[in-house]
Amino acid sequence: MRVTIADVARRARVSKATVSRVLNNRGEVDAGTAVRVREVIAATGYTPSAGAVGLARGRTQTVGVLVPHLTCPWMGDVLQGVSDVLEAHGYGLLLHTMNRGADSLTQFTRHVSGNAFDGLLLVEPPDPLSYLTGLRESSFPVVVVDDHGDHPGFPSVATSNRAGATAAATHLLATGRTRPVVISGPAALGCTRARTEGFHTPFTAAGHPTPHHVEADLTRTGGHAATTALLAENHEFDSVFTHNDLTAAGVLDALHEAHIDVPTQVAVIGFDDIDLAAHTQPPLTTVRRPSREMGEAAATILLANLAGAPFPTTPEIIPTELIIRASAP
Amino acid sequence: MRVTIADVARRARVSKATVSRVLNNRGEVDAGTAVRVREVIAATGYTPSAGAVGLARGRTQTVGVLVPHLTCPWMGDVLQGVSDVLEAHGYGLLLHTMNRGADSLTQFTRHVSGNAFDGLLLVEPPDPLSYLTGLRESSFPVVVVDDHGDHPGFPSVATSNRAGATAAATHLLATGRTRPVVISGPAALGCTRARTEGFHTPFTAAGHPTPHHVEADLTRTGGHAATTALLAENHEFDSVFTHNDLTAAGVLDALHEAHIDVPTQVAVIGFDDIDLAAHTQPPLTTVRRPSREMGEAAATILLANLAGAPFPTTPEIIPTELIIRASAP
DNA sequence: GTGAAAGCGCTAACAA
DNA sequence: TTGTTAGCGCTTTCAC
Repeated sequence: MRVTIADVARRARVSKATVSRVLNNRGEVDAGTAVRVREVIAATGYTPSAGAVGLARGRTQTVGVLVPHLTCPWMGDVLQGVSDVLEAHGYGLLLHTMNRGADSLTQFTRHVSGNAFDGLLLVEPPDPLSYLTGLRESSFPVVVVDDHGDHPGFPSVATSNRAGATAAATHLLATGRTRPVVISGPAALGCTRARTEGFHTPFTAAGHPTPHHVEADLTRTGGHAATTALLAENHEFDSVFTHNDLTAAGVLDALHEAHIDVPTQVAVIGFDDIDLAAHTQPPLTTVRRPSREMGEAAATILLANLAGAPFPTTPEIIPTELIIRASAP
Repeated sequence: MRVTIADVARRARVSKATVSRVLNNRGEVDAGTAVRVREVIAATGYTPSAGAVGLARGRTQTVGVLVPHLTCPWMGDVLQGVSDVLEAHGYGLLLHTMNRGADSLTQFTRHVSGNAFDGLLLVEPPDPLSYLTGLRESSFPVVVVDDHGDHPGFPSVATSNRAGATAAATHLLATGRTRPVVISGPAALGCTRARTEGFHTPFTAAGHPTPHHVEADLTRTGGHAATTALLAENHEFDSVFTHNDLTAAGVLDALHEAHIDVPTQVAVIGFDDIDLAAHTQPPLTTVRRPSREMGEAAATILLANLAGAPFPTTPEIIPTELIIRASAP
């Protein structure tokens, strides 16, 4: 049988209340008594039941995290950031996935309304998460890690998509490239616009025409196909900026097949800096998305709120960083 | 204020016990009453408090998962497998990391003894986890996902390291390679021995000498260094088998620098099949480690045990699969 | 400084 | 079939 607070109380010849006081470091306990209680605790190996404490206090010391799925390259980084911060503050992390679709979500909402956690971290929630509106109204503490800026009304953490793209463009210009192509995902995404516009700025500012722009699947094959098409139509370009690294890898493939040298003939810059980026041939220059730092920031904001602080009213922006490798030195 | 079971009971003019019966589908309720209760539940949007249920039942419907850290390439896959199974069975997943060292572990053990979860999944626990022995004795349900076979005494899920390595060797032999080099991690690891011996078998069986064997850091630079050393000492080889993909990528780098063609002059086979493997130049032939399936299996075994089934007495082995790509066609 | 007692929201005997 | 009564293990007034 588990040892409970009552057992400790009995063996220390005090009441449960006193044990509780010692446990929670309430000052109002006689030093001698406290020592005696602590000895019994040590001797019995007593640990308070998380569930019972939660029930009595109305707080579970647990944060829920909802991610679309666990298999994309940067998700681990985000989670690690979240986990480190939560752990450091003594909070547990209850992980939920939407991998199984609507079913997952039902389960998740049950956990939410079942008070299984004190606050919520939403990582890259897919756009039409209608049920989120319900959450917002309930004033349940939620922080969104959202690159797309698609969820106004929630406190959020994002990255500097625009500035990152601008840095990429500036670097290309500085290294003598003037005819870039931009390969982006669907224009509807918030981050697409930010990255595209951010990239345009330095070029137009320098008097160059607006860079050529192509939409594609943000996958390796998407990048490959888009590049092949560009080559087929004899579009002239001396550099490519893609909205993620996988796409850039596809671009490298296509250029390689066409015997176009990277970076002498065409420079390539990606976005994200996933593991793969350092391992392409040639290694990929890319705009690092600070996934881990975003996770840390989101967790920090949420915990601050649980501790009584108000949420910040504007998104917290973690800056990107241009990682220069051989594909665009 | 939250709506509680008492509220529902009052509005449905029954006792809390009856509401509880309806909630848990105990048959012994009058159909009419049940309908009435359900209506009130729907109308009020009542959801049972997870904590209270847990306290009353003595079970939290939650499983703890302890991973070394979240940033290694296949961890996401394992977790996705675990998460899918747990979710499908209505279990929550409490995630813990050992990223912050001893501190993490303390926190974790507090959660364990605090009864925060019903069972535990240990993913690749680093070798000397002394506190695990305490766990084993406590007969708390634990399943280990462990490639190394280093934790006897726990029910575990592993992969067929030996068979996978044998498959790699057989493939090399079948394609005319007779002088391979094996690059492994420290010999102390269980999986090192299995993979090394598994690889040797077909060669010695076919009358070839035991393959040359080198120990290295299982990193990209480790693979690079080992290969460079081999070349420097003029060791002759027509193929390389590494114990993970990152190392294989380093081997490819070194061969590339030495202007040795892959696969015509030297074939390369890795292990794991992480994302990177499909993206090296040339793409890497590798032994796929079924991470996701291992996660699923571990979760399934644990849940079965929580449901009353005994643990299997031998490790569950999920087979590897040889993925043939251009580095060893 | 300490204890008694009343919850927190639910489940589970035991009666009726 | 249903209600009553105890808990589950802890926190927290409120007296003393």
